[in-house]
Amino acid sequence: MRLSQSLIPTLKETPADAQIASHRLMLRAGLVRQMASGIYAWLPAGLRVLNKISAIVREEQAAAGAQELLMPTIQSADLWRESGRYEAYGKEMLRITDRHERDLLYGPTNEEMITAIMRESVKSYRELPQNLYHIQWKFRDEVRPRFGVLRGREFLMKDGYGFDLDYAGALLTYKKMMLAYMRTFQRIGITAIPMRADTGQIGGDLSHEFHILAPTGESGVFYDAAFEAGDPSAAASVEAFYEQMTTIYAATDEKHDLAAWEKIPAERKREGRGIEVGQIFYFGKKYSESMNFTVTGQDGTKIFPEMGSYGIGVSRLAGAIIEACHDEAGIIWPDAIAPFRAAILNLRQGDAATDKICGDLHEKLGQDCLYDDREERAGAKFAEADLMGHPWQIIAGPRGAANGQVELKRRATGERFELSVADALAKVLS
RNA sequence: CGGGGCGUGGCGCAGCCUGGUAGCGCGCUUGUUUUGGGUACAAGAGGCCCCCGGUUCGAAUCCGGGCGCCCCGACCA
Repeated sequence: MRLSQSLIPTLKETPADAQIASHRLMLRAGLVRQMASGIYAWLPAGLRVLNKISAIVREEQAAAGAQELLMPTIQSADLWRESGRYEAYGKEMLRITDRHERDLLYGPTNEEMITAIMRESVKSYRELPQNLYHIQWKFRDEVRPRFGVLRGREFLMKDGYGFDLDYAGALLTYKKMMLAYMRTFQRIGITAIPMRADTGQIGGDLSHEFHILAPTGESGVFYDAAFEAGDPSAAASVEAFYEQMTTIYAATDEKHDLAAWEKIPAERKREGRGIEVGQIFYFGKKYSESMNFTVTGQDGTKIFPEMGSYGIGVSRLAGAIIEACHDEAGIIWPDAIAPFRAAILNLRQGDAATDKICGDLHEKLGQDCLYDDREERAGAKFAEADLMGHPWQIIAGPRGAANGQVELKRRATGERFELSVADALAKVLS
């Protein structure tokens, strides 16, 4: 993409409304714009981040055997009356009335809907287990939206729902999802730690939250350094991985257990701040029973499937990653989810040799690079590239162009390399 | 939902107390200049001063009501 023709409205100054780093940087880097309290438009670069996160989520969900579907944002109140949550959910649910005075709502989650869909079509034990998810916008009318997309009212969430015939099956699904989640976060390029959690509004009795470590996180987290050694991509088996994840100590300040904490050797104790980016629940027959979803078992008896739900805050992750990955100059995107893998900085627009090098690079790198072809000074281009946080900056100017050299800068480390165009390209693509 | 604060060109702010020509910096446009870390100079464009009502000869400014947004707390992916 050519920056001169892109809607990436960066800001030199910080909007007064933005208090925390990720919010400031998302506005300054031209990723989002606020449209109302807790409601954001995702501009082209911001959307690219959401899409890259979503793509990784999809791959890992598929690998774990989950199927993607897409449910609507607007739901009928009747569904929620079945489970009893229409009354129970309270003011966080955005309630809407249509022209015929029918009660609708903008979905804050989809347990009722997915259960209704399954109830209609799945009749036999032979058709289970199944695990379904979608990536869809949710709305929760937070009393106090804040921190930009970290606590918006409208947010993009991956929410998945597991249906199993018995507890053992549901527990296995739960374990698979934990592994899939840890792999997802690992691929995104952040450290996430699963912690025992309360089940809150969704209900149920087994739940973990996934927190990523960031100094500005909302909750205090305590964990055993043994977590840092765990590599989900190398897990021997789902069971072994789950065993490992649930025996090592980790807790948020709310659930912190001093007695257990004291048993950890001092050199392995880690304390920090965390941002919750995902949560998984097992809640058994809560919805299958309240909504009367049964399948016929092998012996002809009715079985209420055992359920769980599995969420990842996709839009929140975008903000949370910035909280974890930035410096004074701007964002430092992990390679996997940067809006653009590389930026090409043309330091002398109009210089034939420089233009040629940049044009060729742009063509070879394709859509995943941003070509800064504006009539701007070098300093401005450097500053904006740092702000936007591209993992790589390919810096081309007349100085190096004369002998076919460019400078390659790694945003995360600040390292710079003087390389031939071909070598720079190879390094960026490796 | 309790407490606090703020709404003035795109962004950041001053002006309001003490009513009288709407201002500054950045950004934007044009020209010159500069050319590897947000260059300098010059000339421009751009405002229902959040909305409604009141007081007044006169309101960005004073008074009343509304709306919007932010921060702290309780609550939450």
